[in-house]
Amino acid sequence: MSDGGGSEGLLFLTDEQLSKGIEAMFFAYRGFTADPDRILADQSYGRAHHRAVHFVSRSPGTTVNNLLSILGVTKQSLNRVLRTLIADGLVESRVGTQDRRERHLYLTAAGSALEQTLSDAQRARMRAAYRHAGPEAVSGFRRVLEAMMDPDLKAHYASLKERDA
Amino acid sequence: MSDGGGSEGLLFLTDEQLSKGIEAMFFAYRGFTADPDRILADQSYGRAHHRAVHFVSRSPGTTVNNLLSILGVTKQSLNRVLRTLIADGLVESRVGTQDRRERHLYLTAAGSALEQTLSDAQRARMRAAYRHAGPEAVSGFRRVLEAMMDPDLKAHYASLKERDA
DNA sequence: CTTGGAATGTCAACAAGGCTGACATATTGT
DNA sequence: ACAATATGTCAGCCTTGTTGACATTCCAAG
Repeated sequence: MSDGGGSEGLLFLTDEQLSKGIEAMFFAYRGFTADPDRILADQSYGRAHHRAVHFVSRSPGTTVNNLLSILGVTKQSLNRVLRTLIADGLVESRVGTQDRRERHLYLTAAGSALEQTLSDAQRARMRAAYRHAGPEAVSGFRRVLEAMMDPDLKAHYASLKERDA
Repeated sequence: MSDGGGSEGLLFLTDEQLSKGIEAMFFAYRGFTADPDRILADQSYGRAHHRAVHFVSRSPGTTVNNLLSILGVTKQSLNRVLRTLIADGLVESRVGTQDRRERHLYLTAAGSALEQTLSDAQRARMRAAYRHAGPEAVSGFRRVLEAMMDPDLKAHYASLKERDA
């Protein structure tokens, strides 16, 4: 009762507090995806396309297999998405030079433009939330999220570049 | 570049930092849903059933309309889920006393048991993440998530009871 | 050089869980 | 009486996930 969300000493975590955390994740994730979803609703793309474009943008030249393990879907699922993106000229698939079985994925100019549009919207919300919550909240936010990840996914997360960290 | 994730003064938010935040949400949400998903994989239920059961558990006696606006799905979608839950004896639907058009939803003993199983798994992960990140991180986590919600959803979030806050 | 395994692509079929539109029913309030 | 509300239901569609099977291409080991 007393030190509910307090900040000193040990954590006394009631089920209520944990439930609120669970619900915070649920409602926040809705907001998190709302803007890109709205943008993509017009076009013939969905959230799966957004994810693919996002991670190709973040790791240009990544292989299909790497993308598969990041996204955690089957190759058939990813392939359906990639096929349309490649057909529409948003993603380019280049045969590997060392290992020519591999395909390396890159965004085209048009792909980058779409990614930019989606990221701008999503980053704007993230920026507003960060500003509203303050710098210390941001670092806490990141630490809790990182502790919530499965270890293998956390490795993928950690390997994404963060130029100024 | 210099004060990347620092904690004093104004926030200088680079696109890189914001992208890391976006990816943190993505990977963390996967971890967040992983345990309940695993439990439900055996049964003929999915994440949609989990959500319904969760919010009925948190607000016993809630109406269908209220649940609809919390979950943000169509009544057809929710009804498909509720129908199976009621048929399987996990949820009980009672006609309203004041307004007999309304249906008030309650978990049965079996429903509570399932909810408990799912919540225990999800809370265990949340608890571990909280413990790992520390008390100050927890309050920052909550504040950023709350700032990320759409206003109408935040209202629903805020109205959920938190007995010790 | 042949062959096994790895990486990729593709086809088919299916399921969960969203959606829209249309319509039925009961109930309430004007 | 009538309009609006709350709910349920049917039919059909879309996205995005799944499994299973199979073809192709290529690397690497024997």
